[in-house]
Amino acid sequence: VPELPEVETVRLGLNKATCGISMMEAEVLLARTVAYPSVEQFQQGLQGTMVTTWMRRGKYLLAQLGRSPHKSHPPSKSDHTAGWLGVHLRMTGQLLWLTNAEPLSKHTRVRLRFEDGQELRFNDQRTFGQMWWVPPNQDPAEIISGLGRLGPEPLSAEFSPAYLGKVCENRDRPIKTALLDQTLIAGLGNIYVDESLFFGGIHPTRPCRSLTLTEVKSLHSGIQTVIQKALTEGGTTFSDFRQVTGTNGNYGGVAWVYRRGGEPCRNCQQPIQKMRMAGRSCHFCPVCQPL
DNA sequence: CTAGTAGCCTGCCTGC
DNA sequence: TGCAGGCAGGCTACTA
Repeated sequence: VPELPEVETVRLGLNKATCGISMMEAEVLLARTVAYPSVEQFQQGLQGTMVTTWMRRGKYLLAQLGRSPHKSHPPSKSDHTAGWLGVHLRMTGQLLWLTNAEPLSKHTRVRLRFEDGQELRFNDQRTFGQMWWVPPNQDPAEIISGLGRLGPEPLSAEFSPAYLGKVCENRDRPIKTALLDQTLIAGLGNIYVDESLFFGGIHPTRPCRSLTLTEVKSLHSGIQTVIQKALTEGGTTFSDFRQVTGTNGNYGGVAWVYRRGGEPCRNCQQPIQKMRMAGRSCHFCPVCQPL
């Protein structure tokens, strides 16, 4: 399940592989993967463009597009940008950069064909993943639902202990569901929330407003530690996602609590507990994360 | 405004 | 052996 560190790793790979190469054709094998505009407009909008740079916001990938010089469009001063390509991998989406022809997977949803037989292929088993083409001179945040409502990036200056404290003020909801709320913090998913709460020593069901200043600081530190560590390991800490080259990382890290229900805590040997919260699995150590 | 939940979807696993 | 049901979870839409 790609979360912020995995999406960032994909972004770095895409920046290395895909920039400055002309896109000849966009082929859509599953129509609902294209969230905006229509499939036809998506194909026409992408054809003849090239990626200037890939950016990331939360779990969204954004490719800034330029007009490919190869194409028959006459260059004009107002037309040197060609909009944006937005991608969200959701649960099972994978972006693969292919330099040689490869047989289609049964999960191939979109093929972006570049010059010299190169291809950016979007595979997605569970079909939750989405792509957007944002026309020139339009704000991606207004086209891509969710993007405009994201909270701060967890490693940004804006995400300070004071900000997290403010978020927790006057809220009764469990801290775990607040951390999953992308409008409060961008990029955390179920895995990194469970791990962050463990690192911070905070029980997942604790009401936000019950956290003391000390606990807020501890949780803030836990979030940044977990995300930073996963980033430096290329996002392969807990998940089996694949980088754009198809390699699946080094499995360098080990989860402390995620999917370890019943197993001994790596810190205190007590069994990790598993419960359900807001329709999601939730793992924690009852000793290291007391109520 | 906030917060909780159904639903989307496929593959894997368990149990009858 | 076959099949039903549970589970996995990011996000939106809906409800209270």
